[in-house]
Amino acid sequence: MTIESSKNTGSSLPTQVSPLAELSFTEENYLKCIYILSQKEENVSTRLIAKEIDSRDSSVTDMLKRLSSKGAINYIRYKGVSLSETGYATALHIIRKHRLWEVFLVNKLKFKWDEVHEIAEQLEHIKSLRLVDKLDEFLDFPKFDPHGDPIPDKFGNMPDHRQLPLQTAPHDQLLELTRVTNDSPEFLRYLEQTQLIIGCRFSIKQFIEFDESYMLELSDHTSLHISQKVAHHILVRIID
Amino acid sequence: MTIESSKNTGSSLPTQVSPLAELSFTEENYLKCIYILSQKEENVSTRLIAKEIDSRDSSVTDMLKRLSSKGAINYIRYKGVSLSETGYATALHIIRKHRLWEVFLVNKLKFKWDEVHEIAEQLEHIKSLRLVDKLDEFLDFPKFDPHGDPIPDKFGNMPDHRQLPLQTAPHDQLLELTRVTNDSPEFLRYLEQTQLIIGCRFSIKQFIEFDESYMLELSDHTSLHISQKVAHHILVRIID
DNA sequence: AATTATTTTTAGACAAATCTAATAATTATA
DNA sequence: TATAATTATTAGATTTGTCTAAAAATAATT
Repeated sequence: MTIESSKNTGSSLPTQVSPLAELSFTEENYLKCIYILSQKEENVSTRLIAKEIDSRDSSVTDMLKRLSSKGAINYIRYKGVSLSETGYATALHIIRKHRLWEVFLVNKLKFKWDEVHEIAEQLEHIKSLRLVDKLDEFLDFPKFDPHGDPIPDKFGNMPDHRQLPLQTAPHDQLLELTRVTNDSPEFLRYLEQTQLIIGCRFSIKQFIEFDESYMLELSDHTSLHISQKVAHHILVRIID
Repeated sequence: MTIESSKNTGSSLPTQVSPLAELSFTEENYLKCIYILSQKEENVSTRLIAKEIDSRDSSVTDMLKRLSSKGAINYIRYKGVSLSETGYATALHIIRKHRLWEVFLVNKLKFKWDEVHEIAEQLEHIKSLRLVDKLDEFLDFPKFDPHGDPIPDKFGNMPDHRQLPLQTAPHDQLLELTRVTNDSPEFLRYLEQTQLIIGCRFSIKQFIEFDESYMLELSDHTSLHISQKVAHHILVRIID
């Protein structure tokens, strides 16, 4: 998952709009993808979607026409797309389901955080509004999933997270790791191995300009050196 | 669901065979359907499958060819079909998932027993062997689902149920309602309303030949009159 | 055994979701 | 601004799962 756009952060959304019920798995995946890409830029290009979905541009064009005809997106030929109000509500609902199921898999079934993404990709498409709300209640209304991704509530409100990318965080101040923005098992296993898990605390000691890597100091006073690539997938909260 | 064929009852199955992983939802539904119909007759006809799946005979023929080419069924033109060893293992695995999810929905999420079938129809297709086994463990290895249907264990063994259709049960003897073989919400709600729920006890007082209905006496000494149609969807265990 | 009725299969068509190859629009560059 | 490079769209084909209508096989009945 990627970072929620700042305009949505911790505020209530225009969402009393109900999610579309009659979409196929594939259509839902496209909407989710457009939602995620929309956080970086206003209008999403065909090409970008194709890369993310791992299909051909022409396939994407076909799908965009279909989603447009169903009113899920605003699509103008050659101009890219954005989500309509219903499309937005639908995407958010799928993301809500995905993240709730991840919490279930980790907290209840004792999966490890690097194992749940693939299964949640399937579970997120199960259709039943009551199921989602009952699951939410069963899990005690979690606000974040095992990777620190915020879980929208049933009205589409995102929890307040006050987090920022590691690169923009101040040095020599205590930070809490709140979120990782890459769900690949390889990345997550690496983090676990180095003790960089959600909730851990550390401070930035040095930025090495040559390779844009960082030297951190963990709460047990050991230091840790992380690459630019790793740093760019970490979000933190300043402890004050 | 329908009654498991007597030859399988409470015995270990030929199933160290692993379920087929690369099947579509539709293909899986066909296998489940063939499994259920196979309990009544050795070779299942195209026509019967079509009626159960609610599609046309020609569609079924097409699908049978496909499933045959994947080795899931034994199919001879004009002669009906039976499950192959892998097909059998696959069907059983789907049924295991369906019933485990039903237990989850009722026991953990507090759904009522008449609400879970539709959702479980979706959840049964989620693909992850580890998920199923972890769910099984989380639920404490249940042997029966909320409708009393037996849940095969990870090796395909059905639990011993020692149950028999109400029609063949002795009169004036204490019986326990162990299973209902119709999952429609209407039927289940009717049963609940009349206190006829899994685990309840009663004895048969009279069989009324005219309409093949039954007069029962519940454990609180009230009597209850049930139609032939209801009686035919109830299985019981003799309390001795 | 011949005819009728039923069941099953084939042939051909269609929608969803994808692809390749060719064309059109937009953007970047000389 | 003309040309090249990039991006997006169309046209036409393929696969899955379905359908209708027609033909073939099997079963039932006279």
